[in-house]
Amino acid sequence: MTDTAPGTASRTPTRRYGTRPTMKDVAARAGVGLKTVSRVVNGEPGVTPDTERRVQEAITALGFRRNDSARILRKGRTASIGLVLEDLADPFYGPLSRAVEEVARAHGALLINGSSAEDPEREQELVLALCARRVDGLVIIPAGHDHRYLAPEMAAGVATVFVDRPAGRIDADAVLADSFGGSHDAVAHLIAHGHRRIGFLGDLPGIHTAAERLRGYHAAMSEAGLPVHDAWVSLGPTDPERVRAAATTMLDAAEPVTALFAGNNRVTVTVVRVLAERPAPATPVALIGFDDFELADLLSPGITVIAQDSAQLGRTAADLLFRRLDGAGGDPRRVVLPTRLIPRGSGELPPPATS
Amino acid sequence: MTDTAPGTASRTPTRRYGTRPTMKDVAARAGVGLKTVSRVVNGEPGVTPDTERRVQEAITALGFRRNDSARILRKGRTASIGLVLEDLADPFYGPLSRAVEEVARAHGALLINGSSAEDPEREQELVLALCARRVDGLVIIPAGHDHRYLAPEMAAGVATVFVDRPAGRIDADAVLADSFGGSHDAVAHLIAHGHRRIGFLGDLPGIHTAAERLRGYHAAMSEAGLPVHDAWVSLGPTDPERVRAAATTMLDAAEPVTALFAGNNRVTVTVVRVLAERPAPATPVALIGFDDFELADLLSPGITVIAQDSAQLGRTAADLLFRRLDGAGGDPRRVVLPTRLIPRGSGELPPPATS
DNA sequence: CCCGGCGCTGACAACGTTGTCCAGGGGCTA
DNA sequence: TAGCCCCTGGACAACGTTGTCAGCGCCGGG
Repeated sequence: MTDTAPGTASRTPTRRYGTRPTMKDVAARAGVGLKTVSRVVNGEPGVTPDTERRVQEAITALGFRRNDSARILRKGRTASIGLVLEDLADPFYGPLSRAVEEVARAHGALLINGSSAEDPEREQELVLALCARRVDGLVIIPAGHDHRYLAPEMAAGVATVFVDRPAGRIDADAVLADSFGGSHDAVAHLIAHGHRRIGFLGDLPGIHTAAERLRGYHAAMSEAGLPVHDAWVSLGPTDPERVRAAATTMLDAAEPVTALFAGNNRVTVTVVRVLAERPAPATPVALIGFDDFELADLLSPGITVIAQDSAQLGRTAADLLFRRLDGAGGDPRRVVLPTRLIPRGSGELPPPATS
Repeated sequence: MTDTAPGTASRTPTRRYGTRPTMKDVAARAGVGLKTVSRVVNGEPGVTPDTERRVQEAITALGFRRNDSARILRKGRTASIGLVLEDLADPFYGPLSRAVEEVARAHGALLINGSSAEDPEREQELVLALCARRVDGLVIIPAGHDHRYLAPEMAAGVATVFVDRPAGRIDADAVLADSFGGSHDAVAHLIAHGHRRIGFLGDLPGIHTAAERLRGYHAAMSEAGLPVHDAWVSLGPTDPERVRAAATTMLDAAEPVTALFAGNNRVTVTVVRVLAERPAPATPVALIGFDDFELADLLSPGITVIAQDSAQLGRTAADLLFRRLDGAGGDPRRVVLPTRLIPRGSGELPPPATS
């Protein structure tokens, strides 16, 4: 091959982003028309084998790759969907993200994603950036509570599905886990094992799932005719420091809680740490956590959890999204997936006999 | 005279589903020129406050959002980078992915990512799809061993940084963890605690890190003048079944290994399970795992690990990528980040006295 | 031998945006 | 008051692709 650089180096003063060969270059080299190259690249019929060969040769020789930006501009569809979640590094979102990706892949779409870091402003910024890219659809784990900014986008045809938490002040599809039911089950489970003073360590009360879990806690307590002391409930950011302090306060109170219900996996892990660090009490503190996590079964005792299948959540949402993109109409739907209590020991510990 | 074009619809109020207003529409409504709208949208100087107000009003009224596809086509830069990794759901890649995203965000770029599922063909497919989108740069955790297909892309100006494993048959930047050193340290640590028969459970030997870790294992054994029995080394897919079988074989041999070195976090977790399920032996088996993982400190005993900071890996790679994008030249660099042995108990268990 | 039809090919416009360049007007200075 | 410059605004081309449509050659049937 004596071929030299693809596309004669242009004399433009400012070095442009990689001067890549275009279909025009390929056409010129193959001695055919522009549209014929397009036909070959897209596998459209109506090209002589001989012509096709010549074009293919030119393509390889020049290292041509179709510019999808131009294609997108022309066709209108981007074959990509956006995923906005809270934190990619959170083990809860990994499988979810992966599931969405799998579904997207099955539909020939790429996935663009970003983390909102639980910041509504950043969520909006991300979502709108994705809309500007003209993603075909959006899967959103919302951080904010007002999604009216999405109305023009949705009206323009951007399919949108909310996951884990519902949209705020706007009607949209949503796929949720049964936070209320799961939380209720957890607390009822603790009560059934004899606990009366149960602490709840939850996420920021503004987060829908946190509120629902709190509601489940109250419902279960109330059904059992148990009072709830203010000091037994602590909502707020789930950074280890705050959770650690809150748990310690509950456990060191004059009438300490005998069981703890942790509102999500981050909280659970911190609580496990706190409990492990405390001098072993006569009666160990019972614990149930919302969200399953790896190795929960290998701790001693194993950690009883309310499991929600985050991959299933993602898969369901993505399926729904692509059904909308395929033209499925109808009112916004709300899908609620069940949770499952997995007893492993920590949730079955009895309260102190003295209680 | 063709009135079929949807963009030039005569009446503004009714807009077809899926048809978005363009700058032209905004210009018409505001009674200004096209370029003036562009100026307002991009915050360029040279627009009277009054004109700007009119344009802004038209923008909000129509729900206009700039079409970045067209912008990209015109400008050549996409302000997005691609990340190809093995599995988003793997806890090792979550923080890495997040770190890359943070750096991208700091540079005003979006992140498009995909999982190769350790399949070279899928990796190539993904990478080329990203190139077709004209991402500015790529961060790749390679699955394959031949990346010559990337040569035209890199020549065309797509910055590329490989992470965790080097590129195959091509010169490119790479950010790696010190697999050899880490592995060597782990095995030497076990030897220092008296072990002579040490098993190594690793990933597919084709994977660079797996090969390096194996090399570290052999080096440490050899330095200590210890022989390595074939049955002590097992490389292959890291699915629980295979790992479980391999570990069991080593532990049940006539002369069983007294310590295990697990080649990555998935293997480690499986080994922990295997050990936990076996009837407690007189002398527990020592264990060191490559990669740290959450809760490793809370198991009994705590799991000694060779920690590599996956977030740091991602951050370093992304930094390097953007430095290249900002014009940093020079030969491809290979950055090797150190690993750290974290003793937690499982790696300090002595071998049986009878040994 | 001629004509219709069909299969292949290419010229051209359009997608929505940005960069270039020019026109017009108002303010300031001489 | 005239001239000049700056400030604002707009017309136009170009980015690389795809859809439309027309032309050209070839073949078979009349």
